[in-house]
Amino acid sequence: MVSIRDVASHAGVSMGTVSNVLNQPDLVSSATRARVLATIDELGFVPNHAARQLRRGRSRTVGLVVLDVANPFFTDLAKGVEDTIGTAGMALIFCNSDGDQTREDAYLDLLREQRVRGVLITPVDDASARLLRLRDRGVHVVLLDRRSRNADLCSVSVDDRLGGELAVRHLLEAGHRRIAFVGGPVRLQQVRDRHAGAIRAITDGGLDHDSLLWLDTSASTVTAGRDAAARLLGAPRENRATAVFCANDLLALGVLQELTRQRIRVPEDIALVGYDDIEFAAAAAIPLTSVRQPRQRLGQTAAALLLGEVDEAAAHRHQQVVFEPELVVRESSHRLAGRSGG
Amino acid sequence: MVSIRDVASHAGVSMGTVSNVLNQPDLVSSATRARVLATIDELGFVPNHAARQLRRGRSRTVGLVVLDVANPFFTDLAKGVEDTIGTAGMALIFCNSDGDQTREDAYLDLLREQRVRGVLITPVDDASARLLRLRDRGVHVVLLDRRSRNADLCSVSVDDRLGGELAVRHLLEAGHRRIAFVGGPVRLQQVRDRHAGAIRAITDGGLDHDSLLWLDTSASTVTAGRDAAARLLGAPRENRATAVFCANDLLALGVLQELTRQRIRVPEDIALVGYDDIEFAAAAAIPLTSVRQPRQRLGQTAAALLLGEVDEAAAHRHQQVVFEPELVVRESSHRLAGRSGG
DNA sequence: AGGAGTCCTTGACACGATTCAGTCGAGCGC
DNA sequence: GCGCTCGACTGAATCGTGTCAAGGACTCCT
Repeated sequence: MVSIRDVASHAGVSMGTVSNVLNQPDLVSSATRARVLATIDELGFVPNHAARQLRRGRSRTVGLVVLDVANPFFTDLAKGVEDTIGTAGMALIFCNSDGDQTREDAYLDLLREQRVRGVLITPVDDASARLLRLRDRGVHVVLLDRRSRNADLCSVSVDDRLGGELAVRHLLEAGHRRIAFVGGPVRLQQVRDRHAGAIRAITDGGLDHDSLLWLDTSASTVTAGRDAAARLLGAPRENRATAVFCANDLLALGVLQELTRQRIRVPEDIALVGYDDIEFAAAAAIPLTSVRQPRQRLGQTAAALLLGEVDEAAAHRHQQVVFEPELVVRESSHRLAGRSGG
Repeated sequence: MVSIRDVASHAGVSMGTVSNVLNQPDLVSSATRARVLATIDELGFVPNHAARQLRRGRSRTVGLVVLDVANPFFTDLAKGVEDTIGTAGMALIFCNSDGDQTREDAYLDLLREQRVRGVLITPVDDASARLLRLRDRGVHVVLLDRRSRNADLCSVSVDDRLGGELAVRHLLEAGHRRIAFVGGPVRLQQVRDRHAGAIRAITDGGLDHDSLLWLDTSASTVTAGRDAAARLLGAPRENRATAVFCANDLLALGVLQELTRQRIRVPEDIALVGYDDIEFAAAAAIPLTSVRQPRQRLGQTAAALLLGEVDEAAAHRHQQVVFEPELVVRESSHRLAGRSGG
């Protein structure tokens, strides 16, 4: 493996000069610079990142840990992060915890070993203590799609409670009185907040808590959605919910699939609202009403916050940025002329 | 930042002993080992990956470069890779070229700087020369979803030509005679192969090449699909294709959206076939006929091939693994009783 | 001519972990 | 008691780069 020493001897200069050509070209005369660059090209020299980072002490790398790579919400968010991080000349390590605490821990260890400058994370658990410890050890942490409780971390989130409220209020206005909430696992803050919003809409509407049935799911995936729908349809028809609000669009698409398979019409028999407004929501069998989040901006903002924190260092004050969600109404929840109020 | 030296002095042993505790615990007496481990925990020591790798010379990291993170095909594939790589105790750096040669180059440089053991890549261009050079410099390369031409690299792919053939033969059997192929950019091998398969089906069916109209797209995304559909509908109705075969499902979903928006019925007015059979294909407005690829197995196999190459080192013989695609027929291409043969 | 200033270049050290030859002491057989 | 082996540990060299004080060559000015 060719090193800076080989380049130096081959080009007839010292190692320091080669290093300067790479890092501070202005300090080197143009003739020398050209000769060194030619040698680098000829030998196929690529600087050793490990040595470089060891010497510099800190890396120009940032970690991103998401709950599910297969969820378009997170890939869109990742694109936003990547744009901002890349523009700043930093590199991104993209990690997928898959909602598993063990994997999250493993990746956080990996990122610490890599001495990343910062971590953008949607944590599996509300593990602020662990994240605080990470921060105390010099790793800047920004919470993504999760609000920091006590303002000791930067966070970028969307008002999930409001989102849940918008969704369920919309269903109430369409005349629904028995509504099911499909979401899980419960340990996810997002799920709990969206549920809390749904409850608020329910009680504001003068109904009892019990009018909202929570169908817990093991994950936020299409498959889990199908399972939940099957459970929903297990109930006798007269008690069955007439509307379903899902904590994300993957679940909603799964629910839609199972309902269709069992010949339940949407929205005639059961209305459906999702969350995230991923690209596929509009393209679904029945175009999906959903709560839209500014995904890419979320990622960009979080990355910008992290970069700010990295630069300002000491004088930094943590910020909580909260975006507002927006209800996008489509066919899956259309109000029907014939529906009675109960 | 706490280093191995701090741990050593704090625990009253030498640096070498601390290192042995971490890497060869058997060489250390259990009493010393316990004391060192306690100190590590107390000080919150995490080994510096850069120093470690600098010393060891080679990393335990593998790079994965895909064309589009937002495409579920690639995230499913990535999951397969991650499983296999993770099980082998290696780490994965996940990179998204976004179909952009410049970004791909930048990421390959990054990976070389990181001294990764190998790279799994779906290249933007048919850049075998550049990849060969990468391999010659000690980086193992496995082509993903792309067949190696001259057997000088391992590759894992699906028979795209067969896939294209299956799709178009199916449409021919349903009575279609004017078929459009939507796909792009042309530089992608996958697109060209699927098109070639389509052409083969066309000519085997006794039709002329010209019966297949190629609508080129700038990317393989939902948006690009919408644009292509708009162009398709620009043609006068009597010459217009009665069926569309898309080079991937995102394009097909885009086409479907635009057709629906313009009140063209699928499959009555225009039949539609996609490619990849992503999870959302079955959940589409009109469930999508698609060519299924074993995505996760593709990733697992490629990762296993790479691991094999890394281990065997010299005595390795490159392999070309080719999976067979499978046509999944759904509503979007159902044969209609009333359709005439031309 | 000599001093000051500018522009390039050099050479040695440091970063943190691994590795290996070598030290030390204990245990063993004779 | 001597020599030997063995296990446990030490200490220094090393990986490839960045940094910086110091030095060399050259020009300009008085």
